[in-house]
Amino acid sequence: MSAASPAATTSVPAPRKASARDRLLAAADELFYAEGVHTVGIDRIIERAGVAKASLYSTFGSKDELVRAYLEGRHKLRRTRLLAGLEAYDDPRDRLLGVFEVLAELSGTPGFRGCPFYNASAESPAGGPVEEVSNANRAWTRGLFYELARDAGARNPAALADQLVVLYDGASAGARMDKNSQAALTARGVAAALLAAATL
Amino acid sequence: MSAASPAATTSVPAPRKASARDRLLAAADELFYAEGVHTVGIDRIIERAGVAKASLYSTFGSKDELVRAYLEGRHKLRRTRLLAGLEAYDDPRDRLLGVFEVLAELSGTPGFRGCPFYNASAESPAGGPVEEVSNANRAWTRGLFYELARDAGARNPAALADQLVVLYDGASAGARMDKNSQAALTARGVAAALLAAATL
DNA sequence: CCGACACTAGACAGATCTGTCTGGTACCGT
DNA sequence: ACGGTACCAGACAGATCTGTCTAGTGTCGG
Repeated sequence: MSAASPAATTSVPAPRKASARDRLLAAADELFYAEGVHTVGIDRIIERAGVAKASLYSTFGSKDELVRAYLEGRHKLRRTRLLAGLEAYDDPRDRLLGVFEVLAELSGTPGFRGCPFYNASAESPAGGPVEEVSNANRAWTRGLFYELARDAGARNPAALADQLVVLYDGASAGARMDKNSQAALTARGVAAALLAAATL
Repeated sequence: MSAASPAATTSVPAPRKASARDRLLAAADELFYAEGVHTVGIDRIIERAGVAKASLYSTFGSKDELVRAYLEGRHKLRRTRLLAGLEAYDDPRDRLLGVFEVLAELSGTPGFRGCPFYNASAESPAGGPVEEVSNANRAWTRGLFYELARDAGARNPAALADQLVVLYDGASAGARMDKNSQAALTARGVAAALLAAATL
C-alpha cells in the first residue's frame, strides 16, 4: 500500500482515466441507441471512443458481444433509474403510477428513441444475445408491475400487471413514433383508472 | 365475364404471369418483415423473386424506394384487412373492439413480428421515406379510432382515441416481444372498460 | 531495470453491400 | 417482319463491414 505520491491509491477499483472498456461502452450506447445496432459499424464506435480496434476485440470478442454488453448496461441503468424514481413516493398507488411518470420524463428528453431492447430486437435474428437480454428486461418489468400491483392492493395483481405492461409498451412505442411524450401521461391516466377499478 | 377457353383472358389488368414488380414486392415483403430492412440485401430479394438485378433498379430506382414500396403495400393491406374485419360487426361498440380482435388474430399467426413500420423505423434514419409512410399509417390509425370512438358515443372521442392508440401500440409490441397474442386480448379488455366509462 | 500489461495506430484479408453496365432472349402490337 | 418493351444472367466497380495481425508506446510492480 504505502504510496508516497498524492492520490496514491484507488488500489483496485478505479483506473486513473476511463478505461478503454468504459469508453467503448459509452460510445456504443450513444451510437447504437441513436442509429441502430446494425447501422453503426465498428469503425464509428472506436473512432468516437478513441480506442484501437484491437482493444475492442480483445475486450469484447465480437460485435455481437458488444451489443449484448450495451443492452445489459441499458438494463441495469433502467432498473436503477426506475427504482430511484419510485423512491420519491410512499403511497403504493403513487409508486405504481410513478413508473409512468418516470417514462414520461424520459420520453420527453431530446434523444429518446423508444425501447432499446425492442429496437435492437427488430433488426436482430431470433435466438441471439439480443433476445436473451430483452427477455430478462421484460421479465423484470413485469415482475415490478406485479409487485406494485400487489402492494397497491389489487384483487388480481397478475391481471393488472398484464394490463400495465401493455400500457407501458404502448406509451414507449407511441412516444417514439409520434415524437411526443404525451402517450406516457395518457397511459398513466388509464393505469390510474384500472387501479381504482381493481381495488374497489 | 364470358371466358370461353380456360384462363382465356384477363384482358388488361393481369399479365399472364406475375410481373417482376409484383414478385419483387412479394419477396421484399417477406424478407424485410421477417429479418429487417437493413439485414436483407438486394441479392437475397432478387434471388427469391427470381428477377434480375437490373429489373429491380429499373423498376424501383434504389433500395430505399423498394423499402418505401414495401411499407406502402403494408399500409394498404393493413387498411383493407382492418376495414374488412370490422364489417363483421354492426354495433359501434363491437366495431371499436373489433380492431383489437383483428390484431389478436394477426398477432397469433406464426410469422408475426410486430408493427412493420416501427420495426423499419428502428433501423432507419429520421427524415427518410420510412418515416413518411409510418406517419401516414399512424395518422390513419388514429383517425380510425377517432371515428369509431365518436360513433360509439364517447363523450370525448379524441381523448378516447389517444388511449386506444396506446393500447394498440402496446398490444402489438407486447405480442412481438413475448411471442404471444394474449396482449391483444388484454388490450381489448381495457378498451372495453374505457369505452364503458366514456359513454356512461 | 525489466517483464507484464494495457493500449494505440493502422495495414490487411475476405466477405458483403449497393448500384451500373453489357449482352442476350422472348413476346408484344403493328 | 420488325421495333419496342420487358425481362434475365451475371460481370463489374467501389464502398463498407467484421475481424486479424503486426509493431510500437507507456506504465507499473517487483
